[in-house]
Amino acid sequence: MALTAKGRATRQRIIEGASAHMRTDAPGTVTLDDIRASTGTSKGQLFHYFPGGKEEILLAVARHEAERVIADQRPHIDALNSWTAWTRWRDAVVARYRAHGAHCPLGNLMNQVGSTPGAAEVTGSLLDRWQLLIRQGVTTMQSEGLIDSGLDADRAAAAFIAGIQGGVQMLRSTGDSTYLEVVLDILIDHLRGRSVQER
Amino acid sequence: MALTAKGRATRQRIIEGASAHMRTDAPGTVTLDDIRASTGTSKGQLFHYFPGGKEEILLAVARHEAERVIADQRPHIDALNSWTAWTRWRDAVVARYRAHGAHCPLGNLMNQVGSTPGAAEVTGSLLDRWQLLIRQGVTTMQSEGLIDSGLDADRAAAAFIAGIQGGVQMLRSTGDSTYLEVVLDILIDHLRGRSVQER
DNA sequence: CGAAGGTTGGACCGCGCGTTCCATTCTTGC
DNA sequence: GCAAGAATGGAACGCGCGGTCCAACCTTCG
Repeated sequence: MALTAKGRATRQRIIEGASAHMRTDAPGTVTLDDIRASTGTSKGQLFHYFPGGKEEILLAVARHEAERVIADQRPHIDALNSWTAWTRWRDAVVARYRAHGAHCPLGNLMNQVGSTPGAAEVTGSLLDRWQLLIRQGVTTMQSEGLIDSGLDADRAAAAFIAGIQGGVQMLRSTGDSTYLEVVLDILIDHLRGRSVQER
Repeated sequence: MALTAKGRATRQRIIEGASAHMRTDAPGTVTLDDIRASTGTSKGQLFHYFPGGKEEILLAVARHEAERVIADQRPHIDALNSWTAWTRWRDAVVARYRAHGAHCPLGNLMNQVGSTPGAAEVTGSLLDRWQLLIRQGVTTMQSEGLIDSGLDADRAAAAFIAGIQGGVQMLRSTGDSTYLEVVLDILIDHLRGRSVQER
């Protein structure tokens, strides 16, 4: 008997409560007392369910957030098989990050965890999955003859990842979503094989 | 008599010593003792020259680093008036960040200062100057007929900023500079008005 | 029903680190 | 050369916060 139903529920409450706290107006640097307060738990429970302490909690929350990053792009990112699908996906990404405004929960978390192996694993895994989905969209378009088959799908997907990361970062620091929109538009037009102006 | 020559030298030593420390293998989160140790000063001096304490020091160092960001792109970024100039600039940017590897001193600093007004001022001012320089490069090329005059220089410059930020972030978290290279190549090709493959 | 063990609450500890303070030594201007 | 004030060193403080511990509950199962 290592974890009863009640225990599992509490553990989940901690993760989701902390996750919700990250969307608050002032997440800044989170303390265990913040988490305790926003989840209605005690220090004892925090360490009972996460023996690894703060880092283990933050990583669990980060994994939870990473799931949402991909989930929020569904269903569009799973079927990038037409130009309208790409546009809708672009809009979903922009909308997602505009909604969060200056708060990128995952970004905040990763800042606090620092550069531990666990942190690298979480970001790495997310970015890999993300890039793979985009890459699949590109190859799908290629197999249907909608994108020049000479285009390097890996490089294109890498550029999207970089562009999105940078666009979001600019949104975080300036509050302006234009950067994200512009870079996505240009990258999609690059897939189309022609410049924005010739649209 | 508010600051003698000796005093000015010490103040400068603090900034440059701390700046050097940020390029060390393990900057992580910097403490005042780190700065004290790597600058050969005492706590007294730190607060004597920076009454605002840690934040004031970090902001001064950040301003110092921000200067270097632009300086490291010189002279290329000042004369983006031919395609070879753009290529050389691209190479300079890639080389600069590859040299720093996973350590982006400025990024590290800004993480630690958090989101104070002073921090926003430093990043905002740097990004504005940076974007302006790129924008000037675009308009220069346009006035010489090397870039389609219908292209929106502001949007193009914004995309470069976002792309660079994202590329650097990917370099920081994966150690791979490909992201930065790819996104810069695509954006420059976008300026050329044709896709990479047709090169 | 009663023991075993999971669950909960909160008092307590220790330490890292920013900050303060003051005594001592150097500089400068008259 | 002598005050006034800047520069320097370092001891001491305080507190925020991660982590520990244990006593008191609740749940399960023989």
